[in-house]
Amino acid sequence: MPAPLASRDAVLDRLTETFKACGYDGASLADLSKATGLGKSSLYHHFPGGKEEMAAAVLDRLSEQLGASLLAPLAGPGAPADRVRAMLATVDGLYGGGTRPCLVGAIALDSVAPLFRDRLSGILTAWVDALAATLREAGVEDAERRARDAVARIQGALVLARATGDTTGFRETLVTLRRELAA
Amino acid sequence: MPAPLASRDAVLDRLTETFKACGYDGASLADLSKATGLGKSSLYHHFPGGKEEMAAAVLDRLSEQLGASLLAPLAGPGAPADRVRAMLATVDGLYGGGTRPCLVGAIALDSVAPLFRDRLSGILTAWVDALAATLREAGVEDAERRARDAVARIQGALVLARATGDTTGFRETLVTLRRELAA
DNA sequence: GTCTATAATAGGATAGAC
DNA sequence: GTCTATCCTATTATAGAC
Repeated sequence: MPAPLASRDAVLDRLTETFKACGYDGASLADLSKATGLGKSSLYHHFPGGKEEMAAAVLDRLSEQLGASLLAPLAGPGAPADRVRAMLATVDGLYGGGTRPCLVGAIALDSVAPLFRDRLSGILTAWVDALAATLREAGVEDAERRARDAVARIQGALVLARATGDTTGFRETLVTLRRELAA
Repeated sequence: MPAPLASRDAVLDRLTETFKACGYDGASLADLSKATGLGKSSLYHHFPGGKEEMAAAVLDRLSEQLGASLLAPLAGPGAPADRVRAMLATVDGLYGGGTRPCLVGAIALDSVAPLFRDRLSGILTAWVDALAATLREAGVEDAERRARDAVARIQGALVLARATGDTTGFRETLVTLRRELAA
């Protein structure tokens, strides 16, 4: 049964976009309904827990996707520096060069952050840990701290891009990280 | 008439706290009413434009406050390295060592970001520009880029602190910036 | 300037037909 | 699985007394 899975994936794509653009509080069921093309009742059929379950599903899928697109390559074969470069290139694509908001950030700064703390924390710490392991393998000092710093820089650059409408800082950040981490 | 001014300031303090904790979309008039101790009608008396005017007023005041507490000292007398250190110490206090959310970030990642873009952008670019000027004065290379990077790191560290509940990264960030910028 | 009361609307959620 | 119709509450906002 590939059809229902693909369909659910398509629905989650649209939900993700809406939560990214509006945050959790800012995304109404009407917004989510319009974005998916499904009526409110259909959304409740797929997500009986309502908006909260939708956001949870979206975060859980994001966690899997990042595991495959960011973390696995970081752990995979190849020289550590190359893997870090690949991760940064993936980040560039994921965030559209700074034009696309970060779902984790959007939810983290919303009133419901406590509700999703485990998921948010899980995604970010998995990212930090995977990067730290690669840096350690490359013989970098203070790998853990550098990894935390790198993820924070990316998140912060996205905040600035969103606030100012200028993606210069985001692109600079990726260049800087490539230079500092994959030297 | 010092009383009314002080009172308005107290009201803005409470509104600020609420917007910081809940974001714009997540802060209802009931929340804002409870936080200020004023009835909804009283809030509308002070801010006829409703929630939007409250947020605008809060951001405008923040802009002034940061001008006095962050930017003026950066431009003021003393050695550039000392001024950068003072700025970082102020940042540590403003964000409670990573425990307090950033208003600019909270609004920037909300659905109403476009509405407040000029104000958000103004606050962040003023900060970046003031820091860049000080770094340039200290003979730092790429002052503009380093300043943007520093502000992004602070913002990102706050996102991580909020998402994970762990302020380690924020405190590390301030130490790192002190080392890299005020050497 | 602040309050109580109230309007008008949007939000989340459900029932039941198809 | 999806829809229309509906319910109930929260939310924004206003009116008018004090």
